[in-house]
Amino acid sequence: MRLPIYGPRLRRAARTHFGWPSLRAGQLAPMRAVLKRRDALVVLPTGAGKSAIYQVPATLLPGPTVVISPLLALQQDQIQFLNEQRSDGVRAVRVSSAETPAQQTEALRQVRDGEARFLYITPEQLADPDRMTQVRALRPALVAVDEAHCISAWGHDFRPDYLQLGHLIRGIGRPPVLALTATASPPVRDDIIERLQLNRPKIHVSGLDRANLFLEVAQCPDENYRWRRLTALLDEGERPGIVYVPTRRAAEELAERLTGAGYPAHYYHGGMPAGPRREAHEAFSDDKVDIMVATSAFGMGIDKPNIRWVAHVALPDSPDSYLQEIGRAGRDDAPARAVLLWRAEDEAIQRFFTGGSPDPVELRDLAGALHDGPHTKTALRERTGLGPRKLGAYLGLLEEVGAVATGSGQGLCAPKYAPLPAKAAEAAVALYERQQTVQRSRTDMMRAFAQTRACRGQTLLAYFGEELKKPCGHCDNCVSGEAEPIAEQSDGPFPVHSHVRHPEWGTGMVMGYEDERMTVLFDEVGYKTLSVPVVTEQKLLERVKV
DNA sequence: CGCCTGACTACTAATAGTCAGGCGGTGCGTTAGT
Repeated sequence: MRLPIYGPRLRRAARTHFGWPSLRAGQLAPMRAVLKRRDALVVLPTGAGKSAIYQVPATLLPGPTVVISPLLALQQDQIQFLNEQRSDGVRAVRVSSAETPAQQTEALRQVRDGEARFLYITPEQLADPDRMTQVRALRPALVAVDEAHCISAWGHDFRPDYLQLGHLIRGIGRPPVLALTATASPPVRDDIIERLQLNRPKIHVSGLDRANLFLEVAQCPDENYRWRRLTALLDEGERPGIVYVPTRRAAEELAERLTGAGYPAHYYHGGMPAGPRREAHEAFSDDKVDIMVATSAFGMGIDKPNIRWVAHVALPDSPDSYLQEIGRAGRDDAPARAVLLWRAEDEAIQRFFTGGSPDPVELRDLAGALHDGPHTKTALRERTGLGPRKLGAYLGLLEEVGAVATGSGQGLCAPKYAPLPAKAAEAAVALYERQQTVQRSRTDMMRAFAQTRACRGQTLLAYFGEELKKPCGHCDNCVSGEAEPIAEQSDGPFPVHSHVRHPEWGTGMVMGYEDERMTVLFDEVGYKTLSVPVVTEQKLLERVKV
């Protein structure tokens, strides 16, 4: 067995290149997987040293590491960190729209000549065939996909190149792949594994239950009440903290109102010009601003240990987003609060965001155009008159229903046995609607979490398929003693994570039990909560093998 | 789906109610013009 050798080598690399005296258990196991050239998926809260999991073993590999990362600002921070280590073994460069062509050439040269070990890049860059060829020529030894949940959260519409990552990685020679994320419920994990085409990945999940994070929820009948609850938090709570709101406008207005009321606050959202946006981020990082009112744009890349609370003046769109956002509080392990101030009306905006449906005629025309391909995306845009965003989303859908071939070649076309355009459009619409249904069920779960009288830690973790045997002891319902007693909750009729079938809803996976109810994620209709006695008596579910 | 806004009405003077319509998140990239 050569296995035990890896530990000391990794520890030595961590010490010499980064000055880290030790590694945590949650870090070491996936690092070993990387050195053994296995694919891996790591779910670990940010701040728990997630980046180290690829950075340390990368120094021991025979070739460069390509880091796929979604935000240029995030890449910049990581590169700066690596280059500050003053170790030749960890120099990092990147190619992006922020570099001139000359700088890009120079960056690639440094990787090729071994002067740099890390190449940071976005999926959009890799989607360019010329770029892909250049990166393949570097013969990367590892691909690290940072913030891998973006595949699920963004791939389907917002940033379609994320959906292509599996193909793109194959296009650069398919070295072993390490996917990293801070939150991923089992279906999101499956999505990541499938989309990245991970090969029997080692999966490491840790640190979902955060004992220092106190979970509180208040349903607010009106805005006045919500305002009072928020200011009460500001009066009691230490600083700094983040207030999440659903819209850009709300961010600006609430920041102004708070400032006027004697709580100096700044705002942050994706519609700000680059300059002020960066300044706001830096001011918060440097403790110059201690109340930040923000949309979900304020998130990835906030690696600040001392955030004392995260408040939501909104209902998040899913437990996934919620966990990700509250997870930014209390990374220093000191007590921190997660306060959800929601109104039933908040759901309206989520319904809007997950609304709409693709046009079958446009889809059919696009599918038809692919039959006399291959075409470039630009050519398809001219031909169909679709905007870049819509085209990307449509191509993603059509690809999933087998109507687009994204070979390693240059253009897009229909595969040999592609469905007829009308059939393809029909299937794509159905697929889209299924995705919307699943997303709506996530919002339903978020509301269920907000309304539950049971232990919130258990409820939240059950959604992620993690069983917490005892009440968490760090939520409002636990402390008030009002948490409904959870009797024999651990042993339901079907094991957690087992696959079941429902006569109407089809197949799904058991996510967890809470009191007399069980949560099942169905492939077609998303999350459903069922009564355990009813399921048992009426034999509603049957176990299926996968 | 619910909000805000502006236009319109009501009906008799200055203001209050109704209704239709627009709007709402996340970022890469490229490009046009300084």
